[in-house]
Amino acid sequence: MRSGTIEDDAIRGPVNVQATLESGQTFLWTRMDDKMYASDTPKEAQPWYRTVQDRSVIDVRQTKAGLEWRGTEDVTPILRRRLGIDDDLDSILSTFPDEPILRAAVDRYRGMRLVQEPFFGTVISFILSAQMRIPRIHRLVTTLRREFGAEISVEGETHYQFPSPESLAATTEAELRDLGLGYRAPYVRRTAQMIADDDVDPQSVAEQPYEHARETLTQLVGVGEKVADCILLFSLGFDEPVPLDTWIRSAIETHFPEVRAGTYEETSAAIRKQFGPRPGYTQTYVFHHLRTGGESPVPSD
DNA sequence: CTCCAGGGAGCCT
DNA sequence: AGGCTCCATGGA
Repeated sequence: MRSGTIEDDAIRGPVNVQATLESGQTFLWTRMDDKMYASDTPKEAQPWYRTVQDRSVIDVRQTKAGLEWRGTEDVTPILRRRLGIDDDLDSILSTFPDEPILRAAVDRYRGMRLVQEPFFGTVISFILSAQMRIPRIHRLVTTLRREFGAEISVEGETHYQFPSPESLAATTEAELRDLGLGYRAPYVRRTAQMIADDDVDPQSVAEQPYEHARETLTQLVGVGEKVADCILLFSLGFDEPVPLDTWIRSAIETHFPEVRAGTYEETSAAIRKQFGPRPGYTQTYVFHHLRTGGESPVPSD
């Protein structure tokens, strides 16, 4: 394993690794102290996080001086992309509208960045996310990696990649139901088959205008407008999407009542105007702040 | 026991 | 297009 650091002066603004990786944007990282989604950790004792991409194992943690990494190669370029290190965060945060809920969210989680995660793992993660709580989505994604992902051996330790489209397409619905996927089992199988068949190609989706891209993704089984927005935001480099889930809809009712509930498209367009020039970024701060109890006492996870 | 979770598909008007 | 109803499963 190689190792290295990314110093603060090589990062555009503040960074908060825990908030970035434990805010429900991605389910492809594992916290190595096994306390994923536990309460906020003190600055001094930041845990390691691990993921596997292609044949590489990637570890990262936050230090006082920036980021520290270990990997089977120089994983600096991968980290910069996946953790949004090159986003000019101070400049982005300064464009947030001056609203109390946004100030509170930024005060609490300044340094949280938008991730850019691998496409297929993101698609399957958010198909699973329908009507599920965040820790359970993470648990199921981890189960899929262990059951169907390619094994990678590094220094006597076994790691699991996220499964390929082909390997998930080759499962059976019963097999997936036994793992706890419930009614999402056929969605996962069928979408894996579609992507294996190249029915939807991430590169060309990324080149389409936002609304067109969202429409394209909803061809995938189990991908509606909300899940499509998540995929565009967390994997395909779009910054307009505001995935309208229960938390954001509730935030709209409470904090942006001028945005009247309409169709998904109408509400989406209206809230994007309220959220400033980087609506996806704004959304991520609001979501994480509210979900972690940043408002009236909220059911804890 | 009931209620709900980062919704979506299928079917009906 | 817009409005149902069902869909598994686990945790509070």
